[in-house]
Amino acid sequence: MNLRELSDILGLSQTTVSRALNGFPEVKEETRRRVREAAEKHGYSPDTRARSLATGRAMAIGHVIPVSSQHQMANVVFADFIAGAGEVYGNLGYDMLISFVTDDEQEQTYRNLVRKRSVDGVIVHGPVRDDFRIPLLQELELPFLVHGRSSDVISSYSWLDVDNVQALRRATAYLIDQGHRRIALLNGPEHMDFAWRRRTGYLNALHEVDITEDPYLMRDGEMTEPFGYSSTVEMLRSDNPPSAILTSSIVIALGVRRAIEECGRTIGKEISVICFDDRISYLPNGTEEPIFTAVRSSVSDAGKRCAELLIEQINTPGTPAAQELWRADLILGQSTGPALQKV
Amino acid sequence: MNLRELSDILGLSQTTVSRALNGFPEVKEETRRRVREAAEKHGYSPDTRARSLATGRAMAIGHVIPVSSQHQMANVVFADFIAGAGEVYGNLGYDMLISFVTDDEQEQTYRNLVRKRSVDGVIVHGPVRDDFRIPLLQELELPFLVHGRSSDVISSYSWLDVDNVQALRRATAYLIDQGHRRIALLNGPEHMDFAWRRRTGYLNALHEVDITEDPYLMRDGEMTEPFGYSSTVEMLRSDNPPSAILTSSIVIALGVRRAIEECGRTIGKEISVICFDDRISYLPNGTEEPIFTAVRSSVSDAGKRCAELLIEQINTPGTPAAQELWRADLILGQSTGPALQKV
DNA sequence: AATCATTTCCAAAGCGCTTTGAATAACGCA
DNA sequence: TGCGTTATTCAAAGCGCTTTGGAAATGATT
Repeated sequence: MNLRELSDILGLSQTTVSRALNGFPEVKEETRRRVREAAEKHGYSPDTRARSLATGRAMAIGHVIPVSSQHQMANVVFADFIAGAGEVYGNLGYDMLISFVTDDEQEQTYRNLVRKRSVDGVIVHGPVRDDFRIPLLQELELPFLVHGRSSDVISSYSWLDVDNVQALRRATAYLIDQGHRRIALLNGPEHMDFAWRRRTGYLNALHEVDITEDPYLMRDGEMTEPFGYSSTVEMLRSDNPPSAILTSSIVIALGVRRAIEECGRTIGKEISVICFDDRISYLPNGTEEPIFTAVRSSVSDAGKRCAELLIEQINTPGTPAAQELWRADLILGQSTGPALQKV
Repeated sequence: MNLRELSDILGLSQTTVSRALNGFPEVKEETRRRVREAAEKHGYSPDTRARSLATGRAMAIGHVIPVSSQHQMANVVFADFIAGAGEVYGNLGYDMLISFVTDDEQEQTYRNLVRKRSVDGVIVHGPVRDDFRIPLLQELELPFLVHGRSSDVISSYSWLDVDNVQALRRATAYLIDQGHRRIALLNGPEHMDFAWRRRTGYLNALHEVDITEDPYLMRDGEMTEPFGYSSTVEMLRSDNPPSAILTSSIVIALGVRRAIEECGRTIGKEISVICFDDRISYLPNGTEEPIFTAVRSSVSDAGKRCAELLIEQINTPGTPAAQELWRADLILGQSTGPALQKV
């Protein structure tokens, strides 16, 4: 069933039928009702491609996911983020277009998205510190919104980020308040912007109380369980182990826990742990009481909001860049306690 | 830059330019070269929508993800599956269209996909036992491929599945060989087809050696860490605890491990654990030696293969339904050992 | 009844591509 | 030179929609 067939059935022109369905005012209410009913009855919906060819709008948002080191962004948070964004797209009539590409294909992918006019805008995932995608997308004049930020980019662009500096500063300061002095950081890859900021927050807190950081306790890597495990085992076996560990992901924290228990220590007693909790749906941080003390911010909510902001921007060109900085909450769980006195 | 502009520059007709670019034989090689170079130079790619309006092919595959209980399918395996599929789509020039919808919107979403001609086919995720989507898609005549199977559907359709019966039978039999008699199963939701089959495999193995199942030891639920934890705690505290536990996901196994350690038992000694390992990128089952003994099958590979099969089917209509049953390997890790003798 | 403003509807153009059917150019051979 | 082939190229139609500019019908006003 296409528009012509439907208008033939109704004895109306395609113009009128189209306007009726798209809510234009210059069509009689009763006609509109008739048209709507007929469309429903015959199962008519406009062909996406014909429509967007005519309107010039793709009604689709792109997500380009780099799959460089195989598990950089096909990430633990990825699914929840796009589930959040997808909800908004669905409500607003947008499609979600996802491309997984290797690092070297990335630029070409964005250029193609523009040339082929497949999308009206894109969400940029996992920004690194001086991210080439931001100037690229500006040059291409493709509307975009960054989930996160890119430190060294100075031009104005739209982003939504968690205040990672504040979050880690807060978490670290809490541990210091509890008497900890040797605090380790198991971070995500520090060429990523978020990880860099977290490190900064961590260092800020240490320096505020005149603790000099120990490079041995600062590690970054893929955010996997084994990374947390092996790092922790190594540190605990050293001469001067940490009494507390911060992790950039709940997945890392799971590995930390395994290591701690395997080494015969008790989490929350001998060793305190705080993780960054993205509220991943299938890895909830406990049900009632949190397992891990954590700084927490929902990545699914971030996905929703990113989608909203981007679409807003697409619909009202010329608005200033949207920039939102979210605070992460510190929530207390069972994984932290006061530092034991040195014997 | 569009086709007309490009052909104007070249002094050729749109027809010739189009044919040159699309590799038709009736264009001189030298002309083709000229055209290609000009296209490259001026950054021309055909507009996706115009092209697919003309060809009648969307060059896109749909994935409709139900988000019913909020974390049913925005699942732990989801990201890896679509990353695998996405790789194939990219290579073959297809786009990936994802819709997250609530349960009650599902049927309408599929109907709209057809009416609006947005996709050439769909992958069906997370089939339940008597899945309504299969007859629906058959009625709509939209090509589809099911990741998994639907037990009670008898008509022929395309699917790719892991042999879940065999996998759990094998895992259970292994535990029995090790002397275990009280073996628990922490399964996924058993209205899902895969979970049902796993249960069947588990029961088969028990019955083969005349063990009667104990409903107390058979649990199903959301595949989360807390589910594994709370189920295990409860069972271990009972009068007659299991000596081995099977889980349908590595995520559940993480909770099981936490519970076991919290109860002061040792995994692989007092309690053996085997999980189903989907080879999730950010939750690898150890690096060298596997942490958990597991039945293993890569969900990312499954994504790839599903994409290939579906596109094949789209390109050659009238072929018989593709059906592939993959065997899961049993790999030995540190989480299993012989049953301790009863004292 | 005549005039004008509104309301309601429509024909046709255009979005950018592919593809059909036909025209032209190039070539070999009598 | 002239004719039939074959190799190249092209004009135009069509994919299904939106939208411009205008026509017809209706209603209000004199």
